[in-house]
Amino acid sequence: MTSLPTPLQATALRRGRSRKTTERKLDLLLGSAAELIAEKGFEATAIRDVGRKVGASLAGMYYYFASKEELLHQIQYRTFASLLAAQEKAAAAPGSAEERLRRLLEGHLSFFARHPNEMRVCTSELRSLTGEYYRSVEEVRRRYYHLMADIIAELMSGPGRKARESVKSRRVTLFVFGMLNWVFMWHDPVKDGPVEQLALEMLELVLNGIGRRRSSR
Amino acid sequence: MTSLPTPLQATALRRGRSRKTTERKLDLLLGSAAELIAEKGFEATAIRDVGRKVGASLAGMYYYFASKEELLHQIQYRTFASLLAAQEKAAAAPGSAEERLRRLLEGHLSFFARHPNEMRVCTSELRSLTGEYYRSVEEVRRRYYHLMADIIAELMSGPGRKARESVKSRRVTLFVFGMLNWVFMWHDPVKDGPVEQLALEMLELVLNGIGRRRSSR
Amino acid sequence: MTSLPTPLQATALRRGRSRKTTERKLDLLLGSAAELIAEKGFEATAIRDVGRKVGASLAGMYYYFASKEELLHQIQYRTFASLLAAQEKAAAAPGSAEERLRRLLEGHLSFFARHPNEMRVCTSELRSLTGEYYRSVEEVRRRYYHLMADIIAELMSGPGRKARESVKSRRVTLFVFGMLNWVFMWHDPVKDGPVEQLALEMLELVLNGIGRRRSSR
Amino acid sequence: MTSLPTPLQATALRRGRSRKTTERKLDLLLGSAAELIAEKGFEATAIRDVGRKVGASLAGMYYYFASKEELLHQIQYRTFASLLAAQEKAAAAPGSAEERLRRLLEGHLSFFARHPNEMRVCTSELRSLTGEYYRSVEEVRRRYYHLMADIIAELMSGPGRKARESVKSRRVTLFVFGMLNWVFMWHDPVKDGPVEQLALEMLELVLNGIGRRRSSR
DNA sequence: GATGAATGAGCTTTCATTCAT
DNA sequence: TATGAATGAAAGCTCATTCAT
Repeated sequence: MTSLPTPLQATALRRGRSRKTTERKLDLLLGSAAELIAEKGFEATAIRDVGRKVGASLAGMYYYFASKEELLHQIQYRTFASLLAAQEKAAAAPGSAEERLRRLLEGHLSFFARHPNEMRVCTSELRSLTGEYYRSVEEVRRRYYHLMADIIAELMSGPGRKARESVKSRRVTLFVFGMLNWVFMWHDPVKDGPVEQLALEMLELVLNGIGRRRSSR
Repeated sequence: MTSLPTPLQATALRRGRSRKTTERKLDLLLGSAAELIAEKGFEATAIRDVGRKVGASLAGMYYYFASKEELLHQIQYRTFASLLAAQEKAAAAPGSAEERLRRLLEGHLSFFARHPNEMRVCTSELRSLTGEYYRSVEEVRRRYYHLMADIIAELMSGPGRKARESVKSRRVTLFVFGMLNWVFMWHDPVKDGPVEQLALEMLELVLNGIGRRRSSR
Repeated sequence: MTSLPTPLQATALRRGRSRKTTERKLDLLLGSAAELIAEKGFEATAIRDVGRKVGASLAGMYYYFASKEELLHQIQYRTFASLLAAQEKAAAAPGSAEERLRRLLEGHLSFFARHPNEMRVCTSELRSLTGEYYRSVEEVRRRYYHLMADIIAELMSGPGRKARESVKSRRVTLFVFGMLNWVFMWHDPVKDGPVEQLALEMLELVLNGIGRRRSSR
Repeated sequence: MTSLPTPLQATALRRGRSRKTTERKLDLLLGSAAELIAEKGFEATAIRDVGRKVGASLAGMYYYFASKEELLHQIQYRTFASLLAAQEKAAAAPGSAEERLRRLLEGHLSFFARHPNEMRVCTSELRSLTGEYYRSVEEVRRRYYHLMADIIAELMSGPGRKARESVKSRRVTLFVFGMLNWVFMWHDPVKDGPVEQLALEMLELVLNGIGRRRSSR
């Protein structure tokens, strides 16, 4: 999930040289932080603890971030940017609206399966970000929302009709995100099996739900 | 939403004297606390701030609860117990499975509309509870889950067949809770209108989704 | 040097009741802080050290001040307000301009002799204050400056002429403050004796210096 | 103000190589440091900030001095040594005592006008030096004090009499230093004009003050 | 000559909690 | 019932300094 360089990249990268090593460490660090934050929450997680976990000193952590909030932002921004990039590709690939929706659902769930901690942090700790940190993440979220909303609007506007978001399609979209984002509250890889199956069931519920009969698999 | 007395009732009540006045103040206090916690999160909310909000001193707060965690527990337990009681009544009232599901969805959403802060706290801060505090809330949640799961299983098992939870009905139930619990992330009373309509749309999606054709309103 | 209540009074007083005890402790605390700050500078003085000195815990200190800067402000504001009040009285009492100047010089030096630490802090750490903290102290200083400047202008404008600050009298005033404020860099009560004598010598230098012959004592 | 080599010369010079370039950079560095320290105080100034200001890395700064205290010492020692050298020349040049005093006052003020930051640091941060660092600067200061004290004693002991420091002349000397050192608290080149005029006014005050009539300019 | 990376020590501030009254 | 006073523990952050390169 190594991210694209952006104007909001981590302090460590802004510092300059030696991308390779620094970035590896940065990734380790963000991953460990995500794990702790996913478990105990952002406020309850001390930078000290993250440091301990990666074998770095407290002060050493601050070589990589300007503040605790920047750390949280890095996790959220990188995660969402990475998810968005993957999903934009999935949505752009050819196929029927049904097929594209299936790809989005599966893409989301499999991304979650690969990065559960990061996704948990994104879902639970958006409010812990403020100012520009908040805004920049919010923007990525909005783009992701529209990716999903457009396909659902297309499905609901019926064949031949112009796709446009309606009050109803907006809600269905939000229902879908609800289902997706709640998954991390209950999903157990052992008990629930691979996420592809989950995606199909969700797809079926939605397609039938909005009256687009879906030939069952 | 004044709660039933339980072995886990508030410190203030356990203390004994003059129920009436104490309880009024306790309600005010829990309501204000819920508002702050909903806004800033449990960890980020200081008891001092709750005190300031209700015009009590910091030390004075400790007359009403033994610890910050107990305060959180009171909010969650009372809220969930109150919601559960109402929903159990709704589920027990006569009517078809479809009708009972409708009542549950509407009941949940209208409860949320009346107690948004408390519900937010319940959804976001379950993990902040530990030990017996956690367990007792978890138990109420479980009972609530089964209330919903049973009706959905009944709907999915087909007429005449014995209702029993299957892998599939379990997931549909969790999808439904996802939709319900995500609502507070986006619902705007002004923009989205009364929750009854929302409940109907969700009901339609689910009934169609699981293949129970629903005569549209 | 217990101060007049003002809109800028200490956190502890703002808290309300029990003035007597609180104020005694507050005085002790400000005195001890002034001693440490005078010795090591504001930045180099840790709140911990002040606490240790008065037998209070670090956290206990924050019951009395909202911040380290407020502590510094209290010292400076109280000291200057107290000095100003005394000097305004000295300047208002009847007597020739020479006599009033003598009283001001002696008043300043004897105030310094009684509160050397506080005065040192005022002279050396004005720049450590910011915003409103700075402004409010600056205002008192300005009033004190004018008290001195007016008398010196009166002396320099000659008998019968209207007293008004000129470029020259402004400089003489600043020279006088230079002499006064530098005193704490070298004054040794043992070696230099009581400050009354010092005041007389400074007075003589100034009066002769500006051409107002002074009948020597 | 490039300094004489002394046993206390900067780390960088002690290191040996290529004097010229190193010294240029050292001067830049000390100048920038003086500016920051004059503005915010020694404790409040971080080496990092000095580095940033001159475009050097934090670690790079430590090539030029062994510790933060050495940096401060370099500023103070070089400044004072340079001032002392100039003033010793001024005092040694032929002329009446009045004339030599005039040269000292003007020399001091014009040195201040050329190096305001350095002089501010010398006046405000002497106490931040310890041990040998303190001692060595103190010694230069003492020599400077005596330069001034001797002339003033000469003026006060009357013609024909042996010049010797008396209690009175000591105080006048200290008054003079007070006036001189306070100047940086208020002097504004625009408002107050060139320092030569200032020196003359101070000279007049002092000469008249001690009873040495001075033919006004 | 110079720097990227790292850290120990220390700082200000906050906070849940206690207790005498 | 309620609060003023106080504190232990911990948090985020900064900084002078070091060292391998």
